[in-house]
Amino acid sequence: MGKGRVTVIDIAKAAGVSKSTVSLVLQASPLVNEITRGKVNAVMRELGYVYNRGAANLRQANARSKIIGIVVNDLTNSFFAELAVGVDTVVQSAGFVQFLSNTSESIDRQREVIASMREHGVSGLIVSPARGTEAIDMKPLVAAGIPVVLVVRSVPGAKVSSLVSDNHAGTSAAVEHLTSLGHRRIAFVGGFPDTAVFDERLSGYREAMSQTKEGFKEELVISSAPSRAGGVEAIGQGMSMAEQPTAAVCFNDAVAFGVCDGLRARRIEPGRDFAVVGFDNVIEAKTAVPALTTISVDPQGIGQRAAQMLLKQINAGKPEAEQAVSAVRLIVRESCGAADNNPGRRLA
Amino acid sequence: MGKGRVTVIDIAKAAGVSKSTVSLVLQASPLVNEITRGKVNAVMRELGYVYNRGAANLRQANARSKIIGIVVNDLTNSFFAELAVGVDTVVQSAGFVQFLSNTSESIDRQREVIASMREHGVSGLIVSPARGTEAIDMKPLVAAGIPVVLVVRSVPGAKVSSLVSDNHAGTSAAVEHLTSLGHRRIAFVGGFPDTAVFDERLSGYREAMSQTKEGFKEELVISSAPSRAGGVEAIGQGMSMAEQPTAAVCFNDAVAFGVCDGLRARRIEPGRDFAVVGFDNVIEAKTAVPALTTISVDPQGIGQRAAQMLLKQINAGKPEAEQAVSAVRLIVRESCGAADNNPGRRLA
DNA sequence: GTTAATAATTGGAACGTTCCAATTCTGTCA
DNA sequence: TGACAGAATTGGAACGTTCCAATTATTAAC
Repeated sequence: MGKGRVTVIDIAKAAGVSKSTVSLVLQASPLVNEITRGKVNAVMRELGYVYNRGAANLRQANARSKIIGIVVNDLTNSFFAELAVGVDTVVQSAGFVQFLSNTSESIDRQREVIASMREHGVSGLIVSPARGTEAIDMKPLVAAGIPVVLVVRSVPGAKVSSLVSDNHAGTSAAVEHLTSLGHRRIAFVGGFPDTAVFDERLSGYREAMSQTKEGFKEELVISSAPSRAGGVEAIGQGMSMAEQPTAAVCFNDAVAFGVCDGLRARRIEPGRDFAVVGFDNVIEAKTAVPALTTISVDPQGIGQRAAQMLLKQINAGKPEAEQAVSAVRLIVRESCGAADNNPGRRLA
Repeated sequence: MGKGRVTVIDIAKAAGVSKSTVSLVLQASPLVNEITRGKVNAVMRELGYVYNRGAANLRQANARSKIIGIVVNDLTNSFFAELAVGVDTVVQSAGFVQFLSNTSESIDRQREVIASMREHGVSGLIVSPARGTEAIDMKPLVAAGIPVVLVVRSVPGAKVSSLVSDNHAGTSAAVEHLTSLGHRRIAFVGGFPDTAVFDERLSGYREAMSQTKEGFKEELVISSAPSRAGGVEAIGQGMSMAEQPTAAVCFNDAVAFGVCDGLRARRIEPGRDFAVVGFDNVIEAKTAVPALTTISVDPQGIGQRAAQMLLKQINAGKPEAEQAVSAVRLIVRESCGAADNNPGRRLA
């Protein structure tokens, strides 16, 4: 037992059949007699046989392995951990396993990781690309016919599938909610203008604003780093305008927390004197004070859906790129002033 | 280019050498002439060669693959996400990749996942076992000579390595801190008595208490589900005692939050009228109100260390089981009343 | 009892790599 | 020039599986 692994040939010998028959049993082929199947299975259990997928995989050059790769840009962000769980559930029930790797936003690391996954023969890839990923980075993958689903961030020009959350609808809903509370000067705060996600979120804001009496005003868009510090700085800028905003739709939750900090520094209480809406619904949003009104994006759902898209492509022969959008929803909490007794009235 | 993958033989043909030479280049062997090496590398780049680890792996039956598996019981818990990141950093720089799977505390799922990983030929496994895992579940792995490092939870009787955090020292430090603040009736709250982690945390509490003037009192140990709801229930029980406790060391942070909820429901303000200490330092601990005093366990560090232990075993021929303990530290925040101006005095 | 059809089984080749032993090439020295 | 050492290269066998075509066993039909 100790020396050498037990192979299909050992099983064949012990069960008194040929290796071909054992192979058929392994694949649950209907060609093999029930009683033979039983015997073979018994012997396999007895000898502690473990299937060698590497070898199998080598033979069937056409059909690919039962591995899918998932690479994320920041696993410490619980958003991506949830996403990975979503992927895992569907992928696992399809008999696949997942390779997971973290790039920490490094494009070099991302290249290495993807190369390594190819060497291991993944049949498909789910990628949340590191910042700065270009269409050309995806090129070798599509050339090799490996299905790819991009999540969260899309890469303009890449001929692969993508699944991003409905950023446009999210900020749009935020604006509508704020106007329904009586706000008219609503700022869009935070984020770097050169990313696709920023464009989409801004465009939702712009569209909703242009349907208000006030209309869209360029001056109310204040970009900054997409961080807490960025939020502080941006709101400082906003509140120094002649005609101050009374509400802010923020690029993400981190910015929104920064905005709250900045407001307090000016003796303005977020949720009471000023309405703040975030984006992402990070875990702290619920427990922060005031609890943050934000846009929730269901990372686990995205993971599941991305996995389904990927499996579909793997099963279809030719990978057919497909663009999808995942719904978002507004979570109303305290920071917009709507959750208290006298919603928004005094803010207008 | 489209049809069939490019193999070592294609490279050999194109470079005018034999496949053996190409193989040597692949392994960076010093036997091959510099200029040949250059040519071969150039051709590989040109034809877009990707190494087939499956095939390589098949041939070298002795040396194992460059894959390590990591299975966790709850990836949505950010603790484990951090742990996975820690593993990833060290494993990746050693040229390995990681399979990651989530068991959601299901022992069946865990069995499947481990089987699947074996089929893929992992060279080692890092496992945070699902509740109820027994030594026998690890048996086939040690029989096959596959190194395993158990993390977070140990499995009594399993002949594999383990790395757990120093639960004993953690609760012990918590008790000492509370007594230094003047507390004498300190309860131990939450957790199910049948787990190893519970035993360790309780024993740290017991030891520290028995060194106080009061001594250890069985009545002050109140177990419950290790959840927020469990905490609420347990503290209710605690506060209905004739002689009420003035402080609680909780099984984990979730319980601690529940204890705070339960106290407030009784008009007792945690951090001012009663001291609460958690365990784990989950991400919300910092932002909660009051900010939670707790024991921090550095999940990323545990991941790194576990990976190092595993690699050591993989590189050594024979896997030598080794038990290790990871240090913890007390993070003092507001919930124990020590962080305000008049620490603890009024509580005694 | 022969033939045809169907069910079940089988040996060998192939997948892409590495290893081994053997071979060829280069230069050096007597 | 021949012999020899060392450097560089090479052809085949092997790893554990699957696939194909071929074979054998079983049953049905006349």
